[in-house]
Amino acid sequence: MPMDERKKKVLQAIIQDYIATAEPVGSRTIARKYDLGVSPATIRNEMADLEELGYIEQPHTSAGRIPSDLGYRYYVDWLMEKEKLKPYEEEYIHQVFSQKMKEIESVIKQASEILSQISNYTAIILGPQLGKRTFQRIELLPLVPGKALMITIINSRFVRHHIIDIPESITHLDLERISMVLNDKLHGYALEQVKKETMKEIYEELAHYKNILSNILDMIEHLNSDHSTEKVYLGGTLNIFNQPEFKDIDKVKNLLSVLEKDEVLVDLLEANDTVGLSIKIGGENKHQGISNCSLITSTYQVNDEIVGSIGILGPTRMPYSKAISLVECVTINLTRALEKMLK
Amino acid sequence: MPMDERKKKVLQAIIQDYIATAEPVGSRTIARKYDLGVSPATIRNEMADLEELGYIEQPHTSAGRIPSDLGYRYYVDWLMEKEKLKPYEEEYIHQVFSQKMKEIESVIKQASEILSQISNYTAIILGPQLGKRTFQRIELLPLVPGKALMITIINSRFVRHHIIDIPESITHLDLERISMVLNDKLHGYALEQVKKETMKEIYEELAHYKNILSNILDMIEHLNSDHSTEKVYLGGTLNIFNQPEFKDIDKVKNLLSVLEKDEVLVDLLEANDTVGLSIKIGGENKHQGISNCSLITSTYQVNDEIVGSIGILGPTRMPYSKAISLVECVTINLTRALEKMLK
DNA sequence: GTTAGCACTCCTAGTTACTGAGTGCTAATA
DNA sequence: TATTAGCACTCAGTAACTAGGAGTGCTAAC
Repeated sequence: MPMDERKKKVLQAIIQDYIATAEPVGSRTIARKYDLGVSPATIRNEMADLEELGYIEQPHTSAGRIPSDLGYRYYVDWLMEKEKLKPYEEEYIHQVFSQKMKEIESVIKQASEILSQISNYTAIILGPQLGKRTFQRIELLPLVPGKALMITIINSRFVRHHIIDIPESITHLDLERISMVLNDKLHGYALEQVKKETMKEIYEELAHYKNILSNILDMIEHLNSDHSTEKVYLGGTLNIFNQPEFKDIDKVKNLLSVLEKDEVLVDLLEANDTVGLSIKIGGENKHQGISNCSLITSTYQVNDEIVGSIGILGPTRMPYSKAISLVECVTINLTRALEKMLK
Repeated sequence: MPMDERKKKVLQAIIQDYIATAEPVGSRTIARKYDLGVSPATIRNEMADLEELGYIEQPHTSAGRIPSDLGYRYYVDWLMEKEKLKPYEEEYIHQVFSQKMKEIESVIKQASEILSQISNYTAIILGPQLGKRTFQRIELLPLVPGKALMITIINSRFVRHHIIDIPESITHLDLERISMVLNDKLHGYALEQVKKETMKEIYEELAHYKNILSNILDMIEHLNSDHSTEKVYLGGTLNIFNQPEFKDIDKVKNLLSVLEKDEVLVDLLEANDTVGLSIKIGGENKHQGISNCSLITSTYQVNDEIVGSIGILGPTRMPYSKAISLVECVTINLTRALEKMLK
């Protein structure tokens, strides 16, 4: 059974109405509110077909129909009309991003703020993750006797500091010497590529400082497995409380416990290896904890390199068109802001 | 009307039972479960008295009694018997804290983890905040042309880094010179005490670098108002979902939105200027969003200086005795761990 | 001072009946 | 042949009622 014009119109009407009202949609409603020029009975027939095709379903007999994941998918792919953001919204976003900010982190936080505010859903942002993380500089500063501060600068942007134990006998000059060697050997190397060989070289050159060295090298290894550049930012977590589909406390709990786990979020956001926009509807999402949610994400980039994703997570019953425009708009502004900043 | 022995026993029984069951407690229940040697009728009379005294209340006629905030207060102050932690719990806490950790932050996170895990409530920890924050060191490192990394070490422990704009013409040596002067002028000064005068001196000495200086000094001012050393750590936020008093979605929402606001949490934790343990029951808490919660906090210290608070937040119907033991135990372990670390 | 007895209150759960929205089917219609 | 009107049927939701039970306060007897 093919999807003729009228079926499409009926499906579109059902989805639009359901998105707007969150109530199952009946044939009479459609006949009344959407001008299809046919009677409820005809629409009922079409609906029976649509149900058979899997695009809509009935919560129970004698209720109207609600869209299935498949229905939303069809809608998003074929039926949806693009809906632009309101001029004032666009203006607002633009204005917020043109504030001068120094820290990458603040820009990202801004973005998540805006996304959640305008969409009224939860914003998820995967912080900038640079493909190759190369050492730019390592600095060792004495703190108090027995402790030193190790500062590692990665990609001339990401700064990490760690406190390390050192023997009390180590002097300021020793530290300088060590950091010189480290810089010499590691500068420009990718974090992942620091080979045993290089390590050995360092060990040999600094044989004298064996005992402190192990601490430092441990830390470097640790950096490697440190995914804190993959930091996840959330915004508007409590917005779900406003959604009628989350009036059940267990559902809220489920969703919130998914949002609590950073690994899961990273997983969700990284799932779309596509460049640009990605829409995952309900069960299309890997994680079953959000099988009644849709996730609209977009990758953002700096210098033509993809560095992260931003997205909004809401119920499957979501005004997709507007949400997409929003994500697109924020992506553009975010990318622009970051590029200006990192240039 | 005075509180005679029997009244106390009845009150204690009511509170214990209510804490255990979360159901209003009737006279018959008490007569049966707690061995007071009197009939329900007598207990009813006592209960009427206790109600008049404000220690218990009735949700409605023909329901049992539940403790009021005042009742809990009386219980905590006079009736409660100390309940030790289970040996294995104490053992567990001790063991977790004896893992070697380098970062203050990890220790704090551990503590919040443990608190929430064992109590099944929400843990709130106010990160180490040192009374006087004095400059120990300022370091300026070139990043890319036009940008430098400014590292500020406060109290030889807290490290902050910021990226600042500098004119492209500034060289490595210039930065060294600047940081030398800054260190010279600021070392040992409290953040709050950097006076106009000192600033002026710096300006004079570095007149040559006027334009970059303003950026740096801005940053220093910013540091001053930066309360991120006052960071709040939360653990087990979702535990409230397990509490029967939070089966109502609006209550959950309310509580979670309180927990979302760091300022509020700081406020709550700093409210107790007392040293050591503090118990705030229901309405005793400043913030009305948690007027059906109790907050048990304790200050922790390092080198005899109070540096923060830890606490657990649960419903007023809380096993106070055990919660107190828990908070005390974690405080001791935390303090010990920090002292060992900062020594 | 304590207690048994009793009438009274009020929440809760279950039953019943009713309503209304919505369907699917059938037969009539264009 | 596609559309539509009509109708019987289904079922969630709601309201009204009932019975049961837990608990109280009061009174009078012990």
